[in-house]
Amino acid sequence: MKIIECQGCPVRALTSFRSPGPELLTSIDNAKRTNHYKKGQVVFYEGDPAFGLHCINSGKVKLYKSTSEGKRLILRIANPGDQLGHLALFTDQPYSATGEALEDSVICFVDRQVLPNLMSRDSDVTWAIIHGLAAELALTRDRATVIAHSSVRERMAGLLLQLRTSYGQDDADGGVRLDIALSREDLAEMVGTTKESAVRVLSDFRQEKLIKESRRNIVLLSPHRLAEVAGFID
Amino acid sequence: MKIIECQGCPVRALTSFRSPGPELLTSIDNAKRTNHYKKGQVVFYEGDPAFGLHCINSGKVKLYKSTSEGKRLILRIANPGDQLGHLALFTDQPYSATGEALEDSVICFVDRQVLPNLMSRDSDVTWAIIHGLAAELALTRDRATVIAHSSVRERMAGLLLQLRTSYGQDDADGGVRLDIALSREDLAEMVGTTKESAVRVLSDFRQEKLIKESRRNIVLLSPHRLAEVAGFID
DNA sequence: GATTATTGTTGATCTTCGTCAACTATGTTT
DNA sequence: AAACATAGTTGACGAAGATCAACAATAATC
Repeated sequence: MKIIECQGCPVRALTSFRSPGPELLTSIDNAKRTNHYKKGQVVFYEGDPAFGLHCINSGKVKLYKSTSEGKRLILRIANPGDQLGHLALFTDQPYSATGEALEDSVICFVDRQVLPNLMSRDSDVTWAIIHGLAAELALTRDRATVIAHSSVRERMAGLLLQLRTSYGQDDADGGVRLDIALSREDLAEMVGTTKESAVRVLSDFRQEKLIKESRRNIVLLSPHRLAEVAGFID
Repeated sequence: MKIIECQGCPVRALTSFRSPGPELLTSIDNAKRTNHYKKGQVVFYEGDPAFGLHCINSGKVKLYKSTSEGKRLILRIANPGDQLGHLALFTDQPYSATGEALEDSVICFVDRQVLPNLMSRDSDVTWAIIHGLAAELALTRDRATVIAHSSVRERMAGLLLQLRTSYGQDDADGGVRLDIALSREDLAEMVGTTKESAVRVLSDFRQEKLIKESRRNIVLLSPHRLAEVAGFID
């Protein structure tokens, strides 16, 4: 199976490998495999040992933790250019979460061996990694606080607005279409509730004309009012 | 006011400044102030711009986020040797949480200016920082998951066990004393609930002989049964 | 197109928790 | 010691949400 070379990779500019020159990029290529995953396939399992970095070329991966009773919290959705596995590598622990393809995806796997050399020879790589970890920590702290103290209704409104920044497409009739296919269960797991509660809240939103649905997408009809519901305003 | 010099600092071995030599340590000293805080004093406020790193010499600092309605989630308790502020510095954002002295504390403030030089001249500093960020991210992900899907009772049992690893002192009569003074409100904010619920759960634990209280400390009478309550066993 | 999975929806019910309010205990201050 | 503040406790109540169960709608498969 042929690998996708870093050199011409269109999403490399979004990764922590944006700065290295041709020589270092080749060293990455030599420690790399390119894998194809179908929707629903697991890229790595929580608890498994980590041997490298997963670099998303195309598709989307949901990253989640499971409790002993099988309840899940989706920590984030990784998009093309996002990298997964830093945390396990730098703490020398097994994966702390499971990565599962949300759509058919192409993902490069880079052996951890190359990282120390890469980081010592190009400090921009190091900075990008630090920045990424810090930013994700900030977001995760926020999520924990919100989950602890806001209602499902508020959290769901907040989630929709957050999805807007990554997947929002201006729609014909003034709304904003969320260009990502998420099941009710996915949405539930993103706000930390059950499928049923997610259904009910979204059904409320629909009745209140805050959203509508077309095909497999949610369309935000009034981001402003959603922001009020989320508690971002007032 | 005299500063505490890094050279002889007894807690430096616990910080990300454990590896630098005398020369670099002096450069830190030159960008440093040593501050004294009384219990309850705020070291930095969520939302304020960050100009450097807070390095705890003695005492304890609780780090928390507040919601718009004034509810708090204590993210962690920082002990001597812990450093606060990395996140704000590396994301170039204001503080994402408030730091408040839980006891009278001595805390050195290091200007951010020295960090780039320090990190480029001693890669161990960089690694220590990365490791610290990754470890905290792992913990925070876990907290978010637990808050989303476990009951207050389970979370409180888990918290007590977690406190044991940092503050547990074997007690005369076979119990484990938690050598830290936390109010009901603190405990509540650590598990993400209200003072009243925390009181009730702890009162249950007392009746079930899982804990007892002596002076301002909680004593764990049966860590094993607490682990069952927390869902760590079974 | 019929059959079978999967996903979405709704209702009924029960548990957990947050909220409000009163009250007690324990220190602190003057 | 009296007065006051702070922290802890308990009860009553209601709202939010989890759970269980049945069923509808949609998609996938043969």
